[in-house]
Amino acid sequence: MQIYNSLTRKKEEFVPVEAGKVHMYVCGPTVYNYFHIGNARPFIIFDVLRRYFESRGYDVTFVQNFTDIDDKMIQRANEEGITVSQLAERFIGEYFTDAKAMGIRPATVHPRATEHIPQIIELIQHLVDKGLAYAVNGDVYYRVRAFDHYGQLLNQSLDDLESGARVGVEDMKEDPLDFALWKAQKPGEPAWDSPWGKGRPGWHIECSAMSMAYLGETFDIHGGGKDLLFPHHTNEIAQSEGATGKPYVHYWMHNGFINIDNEKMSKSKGNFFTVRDISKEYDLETVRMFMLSAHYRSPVNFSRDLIAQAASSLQRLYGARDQLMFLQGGAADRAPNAVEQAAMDAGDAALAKFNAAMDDDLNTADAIGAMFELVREIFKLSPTGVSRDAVLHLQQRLEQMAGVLGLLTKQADELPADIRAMVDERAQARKEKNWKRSDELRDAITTAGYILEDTAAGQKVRKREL
RNA sequence: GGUGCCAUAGCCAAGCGGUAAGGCGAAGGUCUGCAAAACCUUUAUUCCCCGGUUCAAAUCCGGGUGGCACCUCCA
Repeated sequence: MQIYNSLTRKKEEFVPVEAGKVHMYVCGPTVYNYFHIGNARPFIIFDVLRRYFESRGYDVTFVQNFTDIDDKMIQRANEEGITVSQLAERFIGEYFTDAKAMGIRPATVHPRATEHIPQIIELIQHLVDKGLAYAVNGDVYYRVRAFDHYGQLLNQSLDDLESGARVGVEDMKEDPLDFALWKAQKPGEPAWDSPWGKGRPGWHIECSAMSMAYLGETFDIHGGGKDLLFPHHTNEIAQSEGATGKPYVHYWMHNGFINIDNEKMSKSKGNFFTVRDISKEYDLETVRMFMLSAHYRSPVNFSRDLIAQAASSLQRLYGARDQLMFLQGGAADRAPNAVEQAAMDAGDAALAKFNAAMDDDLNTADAIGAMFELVREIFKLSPTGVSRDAVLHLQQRLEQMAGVLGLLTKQADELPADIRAMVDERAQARKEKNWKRSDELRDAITTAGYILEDTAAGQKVRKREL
């Protein structure tokens, strides 16, 4: 598999540290609010990456943190009149609600910063001991100039960074670029004991401490949004490699932004949509479909119209899934004929194309194209008397692709009795050519959230998923 | 000032040197009591513009034009 590595700015062949295993870390949310659609992109992308590795037989350890202590957490908790940990508890719960609705599986581990204070302190102490960090008045800063290749991820020299750096108010720092590893307690803030007095960890250090705690000092993949390149990931490298003297991460992956009207969506601009808001209007699987329909490194615009397009596309996928179940009902236990064999071969070709696309730096857009090529073969099969082997063959391919992308997650349940009764009554009405009654029943069934279609083999009913 | 990214049909979007995937939408046809779904056909002789390299360029190089991002909390 080829992966675009932000560190080298090239696609590279993926070679795991440990054969057969993948260790990956993705920066999770700061749990002070519902997460927005921009946050959702990396969650979905890396969930797909994880699923793909698993489908290729890798044993994946996937770590995604919760940042549960920082300025925004403290501010929000104060506004709400609750403790920081109560706030965290609430929005961690909300994270899982939204994530589940988007088909994002829980990570192997979801570590929280506040539960790893000893590891964080140990790491900071190590940096201080090595002369890479220094304490001032209860704060501890990283001495950026003491680390050889600071800024490699950004492709910027220290001096270039310096010229762009804002003149800090924190003049206790030796250099404007130095960043906080530990912040001394201010009145009313939660704090933990440390060798430098009471305080709390800075943002960057938690990811270094927690990733290495669960994945080792050198691991395979670290992901996040492009805006994390600097300073967050740049600082993580400085902290981790400064402490261990070893390479921290082999492959850095960064997803592009979600834009609104071609402008970056961000908390500071206020032009963002939370996933929770969108869920009131659209099924969140549609959002997943939307995200995967473009390459993860490209910027994508978000709009109602685009979500609607994604919904239509997904509908076709569900139609194919349901068609396969329908075909099974009328399938024959015989060997595939020439036409069916051709469809099976085309299905295999589509799967091969799908895997090749995923192997090419997780090209989900191309992979979805392959999936639709399979869909076309499914719909071309004769509605009745088709070879069961052929149906099962295509079904297996579809399920495999859908499983990797995390799509088609809605179950097709048994029809409720009242719907069943209407369908049966309509069959009778149609037999009697009572079109009026027949149409009334179809309308009622539609209103109840089901899609009824007349086919050569009789009525076909399925739940409207989206 | 420094560092990058992007420009493909009405919309979205692959493509990474060998003669334009796929989806949405639209039009016509088939099937149907009607509808829906599906199937068939049509919808980019051309990939922002100008040069260059090559037998061959949407793809590589140079120069424009237009848009975006990072260097500051942010996925």
